[in-house]
Amino acid sequence: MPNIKQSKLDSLLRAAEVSCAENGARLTQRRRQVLSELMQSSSPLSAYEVLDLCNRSTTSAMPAMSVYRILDFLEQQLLVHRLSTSNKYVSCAHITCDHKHFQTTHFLLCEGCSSVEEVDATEEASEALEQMAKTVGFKLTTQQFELSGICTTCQNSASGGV
Amino acid sequence: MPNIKQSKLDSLLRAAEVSCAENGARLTQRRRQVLSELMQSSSPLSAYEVLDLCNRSTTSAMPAMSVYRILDFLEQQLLVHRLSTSNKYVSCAHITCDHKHFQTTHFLLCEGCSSVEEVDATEEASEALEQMAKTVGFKLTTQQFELSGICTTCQNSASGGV
DNA sequence: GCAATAAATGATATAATGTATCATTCTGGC
DNA sequence: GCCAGAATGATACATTATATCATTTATTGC
Repeated sequence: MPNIKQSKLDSLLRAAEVSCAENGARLTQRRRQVLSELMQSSSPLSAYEVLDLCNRSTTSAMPAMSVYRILDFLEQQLLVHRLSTSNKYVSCAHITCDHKHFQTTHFLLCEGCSSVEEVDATEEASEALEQMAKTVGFKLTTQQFELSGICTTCQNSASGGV
Repeated sequence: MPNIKQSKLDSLLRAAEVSCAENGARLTQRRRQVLSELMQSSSPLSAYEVLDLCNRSTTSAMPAMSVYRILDFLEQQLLVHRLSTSNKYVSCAHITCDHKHFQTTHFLLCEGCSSVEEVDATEEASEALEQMAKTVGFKLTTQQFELSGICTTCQNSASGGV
């Protein structure tokens, strides 16, 4: 299930902590716990899935409300993203790099294995979408797209799943 | 509230009926009622909003389950579309024309007045998105996008609303 | 027309997702 | 230590959605 090494996880969490500090925010124990579960998951998790995972790994039960609050916080800190097509959450792919979320972000969701790839919009894509909207007078504000498809791995395995 | 004329509504419903018949399906009274409410709404409606409207205009109360079933049916018939970012439904903009849903459809959602514009993907947009996905090995299957923005009307009114 | 069958709807229960609100605990600055 | 504000706990409830079985309505074959 955990698809990343402990050392990688540690370094991600440290980076997240620094990132919060820079914004004058704190990565508390609970927030760290929620973020950690998302980082260790190979696919997006619902709020209640996160809750279950958290409550499995600790003694003191966390209420659902806290998970939603913490997810909101982490989203504001750009440490996690909410996928509105599935009501699930993923940890940001750019926590350890100096990446800034200037451009529109695209999430490529694999229908085979549920994995997610987070990529920046290309100039061409942004341009083309903007132009398309313009033909009916719309001025776009969208910062995030969710596209379904099949990832390389699943394309190469006939079964189509993991 | 009703943003279309009765004559227009009638013609839409007749076209929907024909469309169903061509697929060997029936546009029953209940289905007609649900579709009619969506056609008369200037913005997307949740399943329960549809339910309330239906139960306001008739004596016999419809259960929520029926609304969901009927919305599923209408979606299969391509008479309504479900917006997954908001869990709401809109009637298809192409019921009376010979439009086929060959290409990807984009829904432009106005943040000011909640209106929706349904447009076909341009070649350029489809191409650009496909290309973007390809750089990380994804093969796209998405048939629908939901983009937020500001419509012409709202851009021109300082208040930004209706 | 009428029974047999299939399609559609009703009724009820419950799951999954998300928010409101107030109480309590924790943290940092003084 | 005390205070103010931040964070979390606890509880209730709203919204969205599905499962399941019963009943009604339509269609088909005779």
